[in-house]
Amino acid sequence: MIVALTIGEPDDTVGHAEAYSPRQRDVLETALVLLVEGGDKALTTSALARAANCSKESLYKWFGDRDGLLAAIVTHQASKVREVDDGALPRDRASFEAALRAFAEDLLTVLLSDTSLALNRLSVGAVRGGEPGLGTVLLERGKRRIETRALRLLEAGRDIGAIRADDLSDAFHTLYGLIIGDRHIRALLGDETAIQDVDVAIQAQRAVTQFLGISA
Amino acid sequence: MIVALTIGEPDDTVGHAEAYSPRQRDVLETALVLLVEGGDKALTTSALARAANCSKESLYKWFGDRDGLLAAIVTHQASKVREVDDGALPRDRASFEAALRAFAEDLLTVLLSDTSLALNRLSVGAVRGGEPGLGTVLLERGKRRIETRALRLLEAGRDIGAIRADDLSDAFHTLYGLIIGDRHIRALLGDETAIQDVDVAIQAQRAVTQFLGISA
DNA sequence: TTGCATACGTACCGTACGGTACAGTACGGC
DNA sequence: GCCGTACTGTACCGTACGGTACGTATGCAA
Repeated sequence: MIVALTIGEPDDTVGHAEAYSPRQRDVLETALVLLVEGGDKALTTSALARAANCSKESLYKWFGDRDGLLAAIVTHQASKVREVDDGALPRDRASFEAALRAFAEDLLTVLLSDTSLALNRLSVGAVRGGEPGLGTVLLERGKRRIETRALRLLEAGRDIGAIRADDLSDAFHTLYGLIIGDRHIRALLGDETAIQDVDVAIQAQRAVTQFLGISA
Repeated sequence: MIVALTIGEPDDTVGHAEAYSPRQRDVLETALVLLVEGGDKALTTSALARAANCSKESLYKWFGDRDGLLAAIVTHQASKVREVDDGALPRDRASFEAALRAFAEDLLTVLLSDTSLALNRLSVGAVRGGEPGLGTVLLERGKRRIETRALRLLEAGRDIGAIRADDLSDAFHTLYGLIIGDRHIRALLGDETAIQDVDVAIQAQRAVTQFLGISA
């Protein structure tokens, strides 16, 4: 499989020098729509060409092959998730807790959004026994960013003494679990209630309280 | 998630008059192997017929169509799950904690097993925008079982005063999150480290300790 | 033996999709 | 006016897969 642009660089040197052209971004956006509403199988090259008013030849010219197209969709979506804020790391307990709450709400909102679910379904389905393929792209481009944001936050929390954490990775693992629980996998499997029956603010608050209870 | 708390020979499952014949179970087992090592795309009807030394015609006679075959694989795997009849619910704090630990270890072991991962990938990939399809089967046949086991356990723990839980569902959500964290989704996406870097016993112990710390 | 059922193996059909080729069109530079 | 470039739209090819049909072998019952 060919990953069209920017191989294995770590990663987000700003700029993304070779982002996609506006026209290409339009096409990728259309592809995302098809993916969300029809899943993997609905995203055929012909269907995309028709829906995006472009030719199949252009698709292959731009993205190489279908796998390249899928990878492009993932990286494109990830590129939209700009590093949020992070200018100001929390300097006291209260702001740390607030930052945790904001993170938790973001995480819940993103992971349960239909686009995220569609992309995760796509990537998960693309994992064959041996080769990770798309999954790696999603992990690197999507999950890692979230994780580093959280880790920086947790580190700040430790530094100001708000939490006690010998291993930040463990702390992240705990925090993540408390926030998401089994909602993500249930949503991925098509359980609508996993998405509907969640009050993001309440859920986030609960998770943060529990987390601080453990780690304080 | 496919949950095989303990895997035994079939199939103490009551009801379900439509158990499969030994021959059919052989075929389903072969299908599972194909699925584990090659993913969705490797499981073609021709490949399965070849690998299982049966005819495609038999496949269609037994399972209807390909979707029926996939559903049969899922239900077959679920049928191997034997309800761990903890006939003996814990009656004191120590045995309750031990039961929680056993549950946590089972959950980790199962969710990160290659067969469970393969079936989850299959089911997740089969979810289209509207229709859950296989996902529902997996949720009903797999996840519900383990959830009820956990709920019974948690209820017992509450009754003996080991935990304080006004909402058992919330407690389960918390417990699940503490045990699994982000390992399941990472494993589903093909991150090998999510499986390799886990000491089940330690991880389970940690989760239980944290859980009791929150809920005690 | 005959008759019937089950299932194997193979050949086959229809279709849908990935990928390519090609003819035609818009546009910008010179 | 002319050329090169980039794109669209459509037609096409090869193939792989889901699903079907058929001929044959094996086993069983009367």
